[in-house]
Amino acid sequence: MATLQHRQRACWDGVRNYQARNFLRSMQPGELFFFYHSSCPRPGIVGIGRIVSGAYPDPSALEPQSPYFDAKAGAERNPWVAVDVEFVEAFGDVIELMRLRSTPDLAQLPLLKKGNRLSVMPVSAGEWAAVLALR
DNA sequence: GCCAACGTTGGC
DNA sequence: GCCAACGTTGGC
Repeated sequence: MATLQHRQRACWDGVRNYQARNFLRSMQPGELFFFYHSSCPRPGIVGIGRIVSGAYPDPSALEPQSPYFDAKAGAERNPWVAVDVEFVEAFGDVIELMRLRSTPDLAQLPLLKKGNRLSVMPVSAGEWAAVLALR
């Protein structure tokens, strides 16, 4: 997020899960998304971004030096996609995972379900509003 | 197509 | 670093 904010625009690449890939592929230019930070001291939603391109083949899958390299992908057959995104808003404070969990309107959010492994998921209009209300 | 083993993810 | 959970892989 900090990098995205500084650069304003970034390529969202490296998604290597088919279900998450499908959600990424369904995103349309202009759509907003929440930016969730995981695997850090305070996991939670840190801000908002906007999709600025349709999905296109993820070039990092073809780069041997990339951590996202996929030996099974090729230029002709690359199963992975990336989208371009831009910075919209950084929240004043992280909306922490525990706070998300304690919000009844978010109970159905896949993120909060036991054993969730999805890194990209849809957010309903009601869930979107519920998160914004926590800012 | 089943299913066990393995690898990865993410919270704690 | 541990562990729960689940996706992926590969043998059959």
